[in-house]
Amino acid sequence: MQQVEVPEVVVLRLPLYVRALTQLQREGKSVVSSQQLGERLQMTPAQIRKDLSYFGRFGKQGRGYSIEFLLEELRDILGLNGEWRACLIGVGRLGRAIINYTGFAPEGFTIVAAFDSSDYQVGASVGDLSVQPMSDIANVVADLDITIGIVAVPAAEAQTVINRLVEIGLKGILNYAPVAPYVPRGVVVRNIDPVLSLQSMTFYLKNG
Amino acid sequence: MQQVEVPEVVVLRLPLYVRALTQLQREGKSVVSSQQLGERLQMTPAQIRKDLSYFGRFGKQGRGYSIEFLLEELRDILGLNGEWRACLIGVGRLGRAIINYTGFAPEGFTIVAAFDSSDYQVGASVGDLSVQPMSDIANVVADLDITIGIVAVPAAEAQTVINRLVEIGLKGILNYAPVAPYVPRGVVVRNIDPVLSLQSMTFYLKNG
DNA sequence: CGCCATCTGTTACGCAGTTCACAATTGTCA
DNA sequence: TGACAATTGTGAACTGCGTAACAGATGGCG
Repeated sequence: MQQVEVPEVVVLRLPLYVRALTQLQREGKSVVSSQQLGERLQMTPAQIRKDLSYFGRFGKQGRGYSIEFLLEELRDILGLNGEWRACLIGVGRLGRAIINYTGFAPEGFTIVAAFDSSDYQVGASVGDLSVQPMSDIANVVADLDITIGIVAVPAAEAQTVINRLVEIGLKGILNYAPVAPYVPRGVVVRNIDPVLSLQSMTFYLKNG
Repeated sequence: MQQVEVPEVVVLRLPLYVRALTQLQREGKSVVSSQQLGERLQMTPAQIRKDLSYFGRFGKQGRGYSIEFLLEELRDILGLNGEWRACLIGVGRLGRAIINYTGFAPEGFTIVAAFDSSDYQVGASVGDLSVQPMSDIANVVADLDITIGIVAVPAAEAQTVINRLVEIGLKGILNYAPVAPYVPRGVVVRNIDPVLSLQSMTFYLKNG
């Protein structure tokens, strides 16, 4: 294992395992089998075992997996033990909601700076951050050791902003703008796009 | 075609085509080839042609696709020509942000009611809606012809709320709570979960 | 009017990811 | 201690999606 490249679909599932295991732990359990985990997550035990086998041998035959141990391993594999520092670009309605969202911090993701290109927004207070001009972003990102950019600008500006983020060396981008941005190899983009989700949902609502 | 079940991955891509075609149309183009569309969307022309062929023969050999025609067909296939009425459950910070999000309405998705189980919230004004008690949801959904439920309650309550939504007959659920809910066959769920996105992103930031 | 360049729709192929199935290991209980 | 029940890890088989390739259609142009 780990000789072969890990498929991206597998990586996408790991956080689901982390979440389920965390919940099991809170319920006081200490061991879980791939069978039980599969029931929670609606997937086959074989898939869980196969996924985990890309990274090592974490279970015990006849017993299952130690929740505490597996959780620690997975968090380590995903890099969830440190703190990740992010900046937000675009402090319109959506951007403000993202800054005030309380779900990031407990998972180790902290938004430590906010930017906007509009003079009108620069200087404003959002949450406990003061909005800074885009022209300062390179320095701020370097100074504050920021590695992730969260994009909440209008669709028309998104690609330009993302180009700039790539240029100043950010390697991870969480994009809320309704576009499928182009980024060079080596940069990881995740798109949050509820409208796309709804538009594929309606296919099934209309038919089946 | 359409004898064979359409793969879900294909359905997930259709809204991307709609978006790209809409943009091309705004740019004044009237015809596009799978080649050109593929360049925009970073996919192979073959995949686009294959996807479309599940639904019909929309192109002209030697020419390409009429943007106007293809757009109309795709919007029809996805059911995007009518208006879809949704209700929101949970009017905390996140829920309020969702109601105020301006990206839904232009695409034909309208939030026409808001619910919360807390007496503290019921009666409050959010956007131009008045928050209603969960106990009224069955009647309101029926009266207003609502087909989609948008869930923005805390993780611990999400499954209970979703069970209730299924019970009263909603067939589409857009879930913002950080859980992977169980729903019976025939109900379509889409999860919006930025934390999961970040947690899989960090795998590549840490390694790659 | 016929040739050529273009581009679709579809069939065939290949590969990646999922599931299967079983040998190997572990703990339990009589 | 020995037999058994549980469960992992993994090679092999299978499945389904993506890509390639080509026959057939279309319009342009000399």
